Formats: sequence, C-alpha cells, structure tokens
Amino acid sequence: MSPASRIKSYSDVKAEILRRIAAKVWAVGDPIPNEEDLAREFQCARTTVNRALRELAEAGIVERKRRAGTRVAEAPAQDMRFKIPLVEDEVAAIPACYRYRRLIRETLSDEAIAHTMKLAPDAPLLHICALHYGDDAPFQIEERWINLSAIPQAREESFQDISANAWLVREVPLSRLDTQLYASAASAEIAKRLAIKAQSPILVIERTTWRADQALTHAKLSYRGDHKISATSA
Amino acid sequence: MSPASRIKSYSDVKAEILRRIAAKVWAVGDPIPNEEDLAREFQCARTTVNRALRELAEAGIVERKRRAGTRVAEAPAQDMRFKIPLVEDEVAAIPACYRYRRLIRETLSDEAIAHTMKLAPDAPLLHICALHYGDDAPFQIEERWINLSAIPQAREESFQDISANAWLVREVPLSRLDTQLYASAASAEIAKRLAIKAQSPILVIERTTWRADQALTHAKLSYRGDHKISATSA
DNA sequence: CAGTGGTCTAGACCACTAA
DNA sequence: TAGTGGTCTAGACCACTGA
Repeated sequence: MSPASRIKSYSDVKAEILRRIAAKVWAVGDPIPNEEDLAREFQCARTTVNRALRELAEAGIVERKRRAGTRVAEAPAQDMRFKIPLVEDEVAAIPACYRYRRLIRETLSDEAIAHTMKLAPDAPLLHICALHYGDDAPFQIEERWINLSAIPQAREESFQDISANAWLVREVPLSRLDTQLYASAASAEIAKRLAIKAQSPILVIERTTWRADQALTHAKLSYRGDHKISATSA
Repeated sequence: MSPASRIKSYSDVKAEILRRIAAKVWAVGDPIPNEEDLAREFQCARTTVNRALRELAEAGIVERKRRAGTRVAEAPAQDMRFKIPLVEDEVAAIPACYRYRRLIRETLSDEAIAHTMKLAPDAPLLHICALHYGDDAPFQIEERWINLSAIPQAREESFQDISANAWLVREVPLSRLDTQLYASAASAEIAKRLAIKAQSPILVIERTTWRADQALTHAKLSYRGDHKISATSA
C-alpha cells in the first residue's frame, strides 16, 4: 500500500478512506481494518481515526458495529439534507421583494388536524392562514394550526405583521419537526390565492412540530408546482 | 444555577444546553459561555464540551466563531434530512412486491440534458427509461442519462434485470448528488406509464451525480402525486 | 494580539455483541 | 468472552479573528 505519506488530520484520514472506497480497494460490503490498525498505519492517534470513521458513519458511507467492525455501507448516502429556510429568506434569495399578508385568524376545533397532532378532537386550535409574496406575486400559502394548550401566548398575537412561522421560531425554539412532502392539484381556493389555474400541480409541505411528544403546531405550506427545492449532498 | 448534578457525557452536556436554550436561560442570539468555563461548571473535560457544542453547531442550533465565541443561532435548524432510498427498498417498505421493467435503452445525444450535465452538446449519452412497480402498480418512472465518457462500462450493461440506479450504486460509489424536487403535471406519456390521468399532479425528483466536477449521470424520477416523502429532524 | 474554538495525543475504561 | 467501537480525560499546540 501507499506509505501513508502525509496523513495527519482526521479529515486526511477521511479523504484517504473515501479514496480507497472509490478506488475499490475496499468494495461495497467489505470490512475495513479496525481503528487501532488504521491508527498505526496512518501514524496517528486512534481518536483521530475514530472521528474520521464516526463522521463517515454519520454520512452513511460506512456501517459500524461493536465487535463486528466497520464495513463499507451497502447503500451509501442516498439521504440528502434539504434546507427549508424561512420564507422571508427564501424570497430574498431569488431575489425578490418580500411581502406578507394575513388572510384568516380564528379559534376553532378541527378533528382531522387534531388527529394529526394527536390531540383530543375538540382541542382548541388557533388557525392562521397567510400569504407570502415575492415581488407582489403569491409565493407560498401558509396554513397553520397552533395548539393553544401548549402555546397559550399565541392568543395575544395578531399575526398581522409577523408570520406564524417567524413568530414560532422566536417564541418556541428547538422543536422537533415531522415533515411530509408531496404533489397535489390546486383546489379552487388555493388556485385563486396562488394566482394559478384550478387543478394545477402544487407542491405541498406538511409539518408538525413537537416538544417532548406534545404537538405544538401543524403547518401546510403550498407552493406553485414550478417551485423547486434543492439539495446537495457530499 | 443548577448544581450540574449528574452531567458526565457529551450527550448530557448537549441535553443541558438544549434545555437552557428552550427555557430561554440563553435566548436566541445570546452568547453562551466558552468551552473552558462550561467544562469547569459541568466538571468534565473541555473535549467533552467541545463535542457537544460541535454537534449542536452542525445541527444549526448554535453558531461558533473563533475568538468571538458561541451564540444561540438566529434561525435554528430549519433543515431536514430526507432519506431517499433505493426504489426497491422504498417499495419493500410499503410493503409491496417489487418488480422492475426496462422500457428503453438507447445511445443518443441530448442538448438539454448535456447542458444540465455541463457536457458538450453532442456528448454520447446512454438513455435508460424504466418502470418500478409495487404490487404490479406503477410506482416510479426512472429516466436516466449516463455520461458514456465517464462510465464507458455502462455500454456492456443491458439494464434488463437491474435498474440503472441499483447498478450505479454498486459500480460508481461515492458520487456527489445535486437534487431538485418539484411538482408537475403528468404528460400524456408519463400519465400512461404511471396509470394515472393526464395532467394529474406528479412529484418529480431530478438528480445529477458528479465525481470530481464531472457529471456522471442525470436522473428524473417521477412519482404519482400522492406519493409522500417523509423526514424527521431533531 | 489575546482569547476563542479546532484539533491531536496517549492512555484508559466501558458497553456492547458477534463469534 | 474476547474484540470491537464509544467515550472520557488531561494536556498541549495551533489557527483564526474580532476586540
């Protein structure tokens, strides 16, 4: 093998391991040497090799099991990180001029939403519907249901000047998100709001946010069909 | 503050920091103590605190700058990891019986695709079109263009029994992916293949895979509109 | 230019689990 | 039960960069 000429940092170790996998020195499914042996070969501390392998495992490149060792993963890295920024920033990045308009604010109960949020069918919800514009063209419809038992302070907020999304990011940081993404046909109402034809394809993101297994909010974000979500993965 | 009763591991440190952010002991935008001070408070090694903070920074919860210190991030963690598995596994997870059928295999040049792949307009491409079924219902259309200059060995493969996707994962591991995701209306041809009505909404994933800035393949994966992509994020 | 985070080291103990 | 990865420690040097 190569004399491990200048491998010093954990990222060097990562790069060298990636090189060997790409060059099929270690093929998919194959075991690779244990941390101690690699550390000896690369003349570095085991900690350094450990960090390299740990990060490769997080990225899905290798699979690690105690006692069984480390292997090149079978289905490497098919997962991607999509960045879903605040709409404000999304619009600003186009670039376009951002504008926000609240359409609806009401307190109600909704059986279907409550079910999704795992709440009692008659749980009190604050329902907000709003439009986000880019350069005066409708960009996204945000429909939001807030669990008032969990976030009572939402009662005090009009959401006239700040979107529920932005408010929640400030007010209730660090919630866990469940996200679903799918294509749908625009209903008459949605089509009107997005200024497209009824039955046009739209892209929908549905999200429920949780804190400690309690649902805080549910959101349905509708985009025109031509809206593209991008991601890059190493 | 709390006497830092039983904080021993880096994940305890993470949890405690998250707790303090959620409890607004440290509000969004605020600086938090440096690693040495935290290590003293938690009575652990700085390395332990470092790992906790590093992972929180990777997750977007905090922002770190040398000399300037660590702060609670302004727009915390709006990014998600979507897992896009091999179709085979996706179908098996439903669960349904997976079947594959190749529709087209041809060598051609395509200006638009070549442009996307940053190749010469007349670059030779291998074009594969195939259908993935779940329980005999069309599940996904895979259209694939392979850069034959980069992957000449694809000429030898019929893709009759193995999908381009599965073949590529084995043959060309570790490529970088660019992904785009959007909603569209089914063309007559696509509708027929997916056994849906023309103009129905479909979900499209387009992906280009790269190795060292050279495009290897481009893929267009079309799903019925009701197909949902899910993700969870801490 | 001083203080912060970034990383490496060498050694140790532990938890898990496959052989 | 032996071998692997998982983690902690204490100390050190370095790179960056904002006060």
